[in-house]
Amino acid sequence: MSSLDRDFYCRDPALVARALLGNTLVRRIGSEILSGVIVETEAYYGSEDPAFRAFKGKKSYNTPMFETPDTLFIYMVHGWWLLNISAHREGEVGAVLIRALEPIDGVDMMRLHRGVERLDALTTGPGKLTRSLDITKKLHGYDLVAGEDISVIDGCVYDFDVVSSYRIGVTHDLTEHLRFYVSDNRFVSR
DNA sequence: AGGAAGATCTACT
DNA sequence: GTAGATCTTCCTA
Repeated sequence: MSSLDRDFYCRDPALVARALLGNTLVRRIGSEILSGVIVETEAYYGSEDPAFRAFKGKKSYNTPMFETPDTLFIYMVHGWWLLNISAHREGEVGAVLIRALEPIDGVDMMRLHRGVERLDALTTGPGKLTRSLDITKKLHGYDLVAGEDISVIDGCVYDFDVVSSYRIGVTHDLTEHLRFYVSDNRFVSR
């Protein structure tokens, strides 16, 4: 069990999105540990991707996308924070959106943050999981590899099949399948 | 000050 | 399952 290293994120965003499935996202809040297995992701590209926040070029709010892979890129949509990890080859631009988790540790803490009881309402969507894990703008630009507050731990807990599809909720999608999720997992959104 | 955003919840057919 | 209202901050004017 070790953190994924920087090289892991220095690849094509679609490859990183695919490879992140089955690894564990760990959030540390004081002595509390909240964690979950990543079961759904989406890849976003740079200026060629009309759905991506970097589409209009480098802006004050999206600098992590243009800089070192493995830093966090967090933004607000419709009142919810969405968690992205900067991932791209040297000199390129891209990121992976974490869309759903399967809860492991700290479920009661997640319920507290989220304000609901139902297990399948905690982390089954990109906005829900950030609220359950207390992920906000505070962590924008955070270094995931060196970090203490949040990290991704290597290691698959079980075998699974990967399914790909078009992205969700995007008004202008690209032609490729850029959403990836674990087959038959109840925590995948929708 | 106003608008936009990749989501979510609720209330229906 | 789908439609519509509402969600909250940041960006841009």
